[in-house]
Amino acid sequence: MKEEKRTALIEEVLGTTRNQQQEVQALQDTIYVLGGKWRLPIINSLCNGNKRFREIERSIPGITTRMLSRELKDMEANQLIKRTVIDSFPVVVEYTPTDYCHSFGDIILEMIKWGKDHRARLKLSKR
Amino acid sequence: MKEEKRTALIEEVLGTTRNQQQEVQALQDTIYVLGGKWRLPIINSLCNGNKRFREIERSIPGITTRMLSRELKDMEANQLIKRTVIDSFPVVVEYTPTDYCHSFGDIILEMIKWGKDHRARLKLSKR
DNA sequence: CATACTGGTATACTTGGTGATACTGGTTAC
DNA sequence: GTAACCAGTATCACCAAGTATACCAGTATG
Repeated sequence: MKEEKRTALIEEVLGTTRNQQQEVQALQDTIYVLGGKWRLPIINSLCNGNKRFREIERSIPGITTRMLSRELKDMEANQLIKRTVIDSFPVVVEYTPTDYCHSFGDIILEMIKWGKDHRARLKLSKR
Repeated sequence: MKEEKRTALIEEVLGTTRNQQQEVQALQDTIYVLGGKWRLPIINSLCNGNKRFREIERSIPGITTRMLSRELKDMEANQLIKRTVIDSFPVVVEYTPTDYCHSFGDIILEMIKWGKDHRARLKLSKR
């Protein structure tokens, strides 16, 4: 028996492999749910208190009306946000994050942190 | 002057808006660097100690040889990983993460956590 | 000898995410 | 009255990301 295969067997028996598989699964699930360029920025914007369509749109550089519309619809269908039509005059539409949506908070925080560090690194290396 | 515009102006003067803009920037930067389905799973696999091409391939469900090959090349060009050819007999190729690569650790951790919670939630709601 | 492994490359194909642009019907500010 | 705002929808088209499949030369296993 080859050394590699023995190692593999031992790992399987001890459960290391299974844990790893579980983690890759979890990671891929999350990536799937967060798929695309716009999900996280939209969630972030909502969590920052933006509620109105154009308000959200303005808060995300590069997004088009079309993409925002599509994503919001999709996210509403997936219980990530709530769409409320306020029967005032004129009618106002508000989007609010659900609790489920807030559960992405830590991921977003870490990604913002990474992005900021990244910028800092680039500035340093330019000097 | 409309109430909304006043609020916007006040926010801009006080800096809230600028901070938000900075954060969206950072977030979008990170999303860009991590772009695609495979980056994070590959980084995760490498950080878990997988070094060999087929080893990494096996550790990521669904990835094809082609995508792995492309991503590894790209990541090497971007200093995320190091490719080492070990001059043994037969020749062996090893991929190892750089420090830079390790800086994604926290993001990955949070995403794995989310994915696991997500599965747990689904199981609960099925009962 | 056959089979399966290693570290990939080559070719052909598809698809959906995204961009660009325009439009609607109503409201409000100047 | 006209210009700009609101909350979107419609249509067209592109292309990078991804899939599928086969292939290579070499090595180890039984």
